[in-house]
Amino acid sequence: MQLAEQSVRSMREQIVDTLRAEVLAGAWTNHAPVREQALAERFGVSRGPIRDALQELSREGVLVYRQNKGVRVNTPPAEAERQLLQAMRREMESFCLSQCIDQLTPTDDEQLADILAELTRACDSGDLSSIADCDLAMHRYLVRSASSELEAIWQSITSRLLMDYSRIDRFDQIVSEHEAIVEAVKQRDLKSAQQAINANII
Amino acid sequence: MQLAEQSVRSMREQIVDTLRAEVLAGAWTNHAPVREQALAERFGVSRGPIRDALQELSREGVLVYRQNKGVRVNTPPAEAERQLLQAMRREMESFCLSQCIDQLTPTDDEQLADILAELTRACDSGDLSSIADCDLAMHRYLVRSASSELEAIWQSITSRLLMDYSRIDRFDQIVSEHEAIVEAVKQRDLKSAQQAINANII
DNA sequence: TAATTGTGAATTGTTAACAATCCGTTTGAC
DNA sequence: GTCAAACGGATTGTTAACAATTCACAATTA
Repeated sequence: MQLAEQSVRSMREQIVDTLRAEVLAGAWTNHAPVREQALAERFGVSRGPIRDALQELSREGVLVYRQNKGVRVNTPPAEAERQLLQAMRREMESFCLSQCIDQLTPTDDEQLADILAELTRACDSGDLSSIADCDLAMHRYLVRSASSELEAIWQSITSRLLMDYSRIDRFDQIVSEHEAIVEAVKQRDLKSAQQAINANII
Repeated sequence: MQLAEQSVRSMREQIVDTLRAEVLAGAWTNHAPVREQALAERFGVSRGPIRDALQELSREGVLVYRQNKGVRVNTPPAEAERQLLQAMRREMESFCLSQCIDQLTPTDDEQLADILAELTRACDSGDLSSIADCDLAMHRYLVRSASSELEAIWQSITSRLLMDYSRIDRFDQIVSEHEAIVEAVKQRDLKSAQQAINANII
């Protein structure tokens, strides 16, 4: 038996997750190019894994790659594009809920409750980066429960949407919206859960 | 001045395009793992660029990557998933049409006509791989005209859909469907073009 | 002065060697 | 004979050095 299937994340995955969180939290500008050597030294690896991670984030839409010129932070989508992406995200999450809701176990409920608890904590302390992390983690959990196959598409849609997300207000509203989601899921009430999800994706 | 912006494709892009076409044409099985060394020798490069290409195709859904075990050809999506992907593809292409149709030039019309001509030739000779290529090329052209940003998402949706596409019948129907698209676009008739696109994505 | 051309440091792209891991096979204990 | 540990070839992951390209800036020319 293998009890830590996902905890053995590859170097690349760790770097990808770290960098994505930072970029989406607005910690980087898109004016300066990202230098591979600097990141390599920071993570204590050679440029190889760094290049892998940057390539993945480019494909995901967080960064933009240009031949022989490295990568930069992507710019937020135009308004029309943003609306399309949001519609697709809603459609996707609604679908994933319908697929997974009847197969969720009490363990899943606990996991979701844990994420919610951490989100609440993050909102209390006003840690934007952590708020974004927890928000995404909950949605990702539901998507992945339905289909790990769809997770990559979901991620690339969400990343692009979050590019213009850096300012969050209404911390309390975020918490209550996610409480509604967790509660509806716990009740295995598909309609309510979908409604709650749709209300949360604005 | 720079007259060949896109024609200077990087080694990685070339490899990615070649491998994707082969996999989607059904030339590979998903039983045998893909060996990096063999591909490196075939393309006359070292394993580095090959790994980059395989990673990109994995992210795109054509291949599946597993830590320390390399990649395999992905399996077709489950039926419910396929329907979701198809709905998303329709939504996306409809949107892209609405965005780009009024900005297309006669040059674009020619390009589309060229693709159509090659598609017709491919259908006549029954070359499945080439048919798939041309089919995708036309749709991709319209998506890219609207937003290069969305192209990556479109590609990852389409790649997954095409996994169970290996058998094509009704060659003549494919041609006539694409003729309808090109004609409607040429007339700048959004409604008809969207209808034609929707009829083609089945 | 404005535009152009060298020039060299900085950066990305590629390679080949090395390290870590996997997997089928053999070996050995019981 | 069965099972598990150990070995070894094959494969993937990582590294550091090298090649190719870009970019900023100085030198040159009109």
